[in-house]
Amino acid sequence: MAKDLEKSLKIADQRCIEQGLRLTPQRRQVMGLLLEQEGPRSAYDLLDELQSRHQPGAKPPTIYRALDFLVSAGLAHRLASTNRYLACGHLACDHGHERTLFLVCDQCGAVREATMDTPLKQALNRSLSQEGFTAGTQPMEMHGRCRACR
Amino acid sequence: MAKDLEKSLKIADQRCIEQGLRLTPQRRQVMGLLLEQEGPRSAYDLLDELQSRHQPGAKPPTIYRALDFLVSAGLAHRLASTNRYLACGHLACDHGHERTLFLVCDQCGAVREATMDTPLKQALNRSLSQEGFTAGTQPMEMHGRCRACR
DNA sequence: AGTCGGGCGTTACGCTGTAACGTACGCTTT
DNA sequence: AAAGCGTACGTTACAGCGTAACGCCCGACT
Repeated sequence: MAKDLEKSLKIADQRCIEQGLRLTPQRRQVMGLLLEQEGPRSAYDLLDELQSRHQPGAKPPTIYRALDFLVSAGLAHRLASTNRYLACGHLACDHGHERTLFLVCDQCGAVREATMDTPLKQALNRSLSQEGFTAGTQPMEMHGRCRACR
Repeated sequence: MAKDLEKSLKIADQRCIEQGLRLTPQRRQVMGLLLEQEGPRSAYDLLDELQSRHQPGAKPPTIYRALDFLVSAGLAHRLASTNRYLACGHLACDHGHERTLFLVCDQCGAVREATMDTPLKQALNRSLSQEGFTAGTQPMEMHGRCRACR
């Protein structure tokens, strides 16, 4: 477990270097908190955690800055529909996670980070171009019940 | 314009009667505010509007209760990613708006309520069943740039 | 040495949403 | 008619989410 954590943090270091970004100690701590968690967490949950574990004096802007950085660096995701954050589930793979789809279980809160297959991407792109709409980078989210909770 | 508003409110009345729900004067006023608007509005915007136009003493729970009712009755939608509300764009049509996709322009804020075509629905359903995930009723949202803002 | 920008601390504030309680009113049951 | 019941709504108070704005420090580049 702790091994996986360290390994993931190393990958995060690497990803930042590649992009010319700085994974400062503070940002790394927050990334560590995200990696430890099972599911998505709210910013204030993470703030509490950060305060009790690393930085007693941390204030809201501290956690939001770190999270914004991690999201923009592609190391974490923000679930817009529930105001929650989670580590990217595809840290290791290279395949730039464009067009991922989050499946959010409304019962247990679990989030599955699904990648869209080719036919789905194509059908979606066709619909979008028909509307003249250019998709941004924010992933899509779908709510429902996961396999375990059905 | 005002004609359309009245007509839409009549349809809303009808929809409620069909479902055995009560579109009270207060709820009807809020529905009217939603129908008047160009784009999606925040709950507090609507609260201000409600206060200045109909109910000076209205408080947050007033507007949230009305909005929750309208959403659950299928007369309005909530954009989870931006905390905004808008009247359902398909009030007139019968085709129960399951599987709609909101295209949200990050620049101008406009929202287009697109209906998924059959191939897209199929591709999506296949992906979901593969994951063992059962979709709920909440519509999906996609962010990007609309035709006009490109 | 000067300056420039990024990261961070700190304060203060605004927006979003709800819990919990009480009241009024219409409906059914007795 | 009286009692009981559920829904809508008023009201208070609070919890959670997020950011603007300011200033300091420090490393990099000239």
